[in-house]
Amino acid sequence: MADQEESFGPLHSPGGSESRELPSENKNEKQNGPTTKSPSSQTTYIQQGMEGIKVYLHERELWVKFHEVGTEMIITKAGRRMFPSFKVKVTGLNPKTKYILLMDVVPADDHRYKFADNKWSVTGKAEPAMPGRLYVHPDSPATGAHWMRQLVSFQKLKLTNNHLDPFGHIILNSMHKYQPRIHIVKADENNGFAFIAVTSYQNHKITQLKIENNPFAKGFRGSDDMELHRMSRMQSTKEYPVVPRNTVRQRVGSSQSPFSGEIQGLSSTNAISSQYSQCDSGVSSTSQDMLPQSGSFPLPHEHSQEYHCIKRKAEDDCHSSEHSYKKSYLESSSSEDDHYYRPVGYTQSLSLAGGPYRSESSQRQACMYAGAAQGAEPVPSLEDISCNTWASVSPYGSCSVTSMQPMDRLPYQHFSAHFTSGSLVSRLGCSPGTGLQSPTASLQGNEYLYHHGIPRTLSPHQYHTVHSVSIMPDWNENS
DNA sequence: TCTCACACCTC
DNA sequence: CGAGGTGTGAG
Repeated sequence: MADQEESFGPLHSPGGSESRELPSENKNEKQNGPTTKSPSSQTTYIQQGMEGIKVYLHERELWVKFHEVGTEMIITKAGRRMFPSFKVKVTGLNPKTKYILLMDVVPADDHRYKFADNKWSVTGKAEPAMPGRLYVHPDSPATGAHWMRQLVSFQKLKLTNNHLDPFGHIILNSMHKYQPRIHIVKADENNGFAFIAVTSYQNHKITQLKIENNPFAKGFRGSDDMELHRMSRMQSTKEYPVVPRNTVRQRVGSSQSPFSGEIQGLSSTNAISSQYSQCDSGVSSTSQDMLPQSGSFPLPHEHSQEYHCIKRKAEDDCHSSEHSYKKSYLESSSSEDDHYYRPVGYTQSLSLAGGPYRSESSQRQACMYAGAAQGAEPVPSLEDISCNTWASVSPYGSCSVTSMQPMDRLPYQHFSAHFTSGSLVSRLGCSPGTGLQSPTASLQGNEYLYHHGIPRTLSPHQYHTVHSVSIMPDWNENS
């Protein structure tokens, strides 16, 4: 590790950053320290504890070497690992705070490429983006001390071209350009709530709480005893309890559109930008870059995202995972719901990151497919990551740290979570028992990531996914 | 282009 | 050894 210091490219630094359009590479170098601060109005701000976070890409030289030629990554139906693998060194985290590290891969542009005459060129428009999936590092959640102790490796992450992939691998389109990003999410113990899905309430106390607090169950308020008895009777008999039914529909139904109602929302987004280094050191921030665009993208797409988590196994450099089991969760939510829950500020804060290139319809479709594929999966479950803060980093170029505040509403749409390893709850959740993760949080986070993490302006495209071997892109535009 | 079987490696 | 990752070449 130490020896590699030089091979690490700083990914991010605290401080706001100015928005930029240049390739991260160029800009990054220029901006190492905190640069401009973003307007507070932008909601961009540095969250407490996130200011000093820095992420360094391991073996940056190797990435550069590939980058100069036009990096390509094979994608197969079964899933293929990336090489170079993504490994980073993280510093500046609060040793005691828990964080979730995850990675996603977003479209670098909306073009389709071809390799001819020994060079890459645009051939047309990109295929609709796949549902965004997130790869949650197997060690998540873990303390800052844990993450900083050694390199954080994402080498187990796999890329696939199977739109119906049931393994939680990141789905990409061949001959399209993508950019990998790493996100650091500060676990928020306050958002860590878990729940047990049921088709009818098992605990009368819960039924009572629902009636007392859910406005749609007002009709059952009143003389409790009577009501309770009635309720319990109905439940036991499997009848269709009016109240429960609604409730059930909402909650349980969540299997499909999960927590739409329950989730908390994203918060106003706050993003911190950090700096990244593209190839060298600098990193630039993205957050701001992204934020500014607020407004540009009205909305969130409905993509489903997945969290993929693999169980860790000690090995290699760092954290890696091995066995695993996965859970997948798919949700589909109606756009109405989305609307309903979407925080006001949400739209504004969203930005592009991959957004621009995705269409809702396509997203949905993807979701559907995913759902089908996942149907086979054993136990779909939803997990969520509760968090307030995100930091996203991409190898080449950009790193951003964003923070989110808990919201009351939920903001989100569908996401699906895939975990290869233990339950997220334990992993992501902060506190078992009562709190765990609610899908909501994760969702939010995801969206957030998607929108903010990125870089459209930022960085250069990192690589092309190709099915077969090949070649080199013209990185000129970027670098 | 993509898929698949397969030899070769690493762990 | 077996499991699993990788690139290759045939189809």
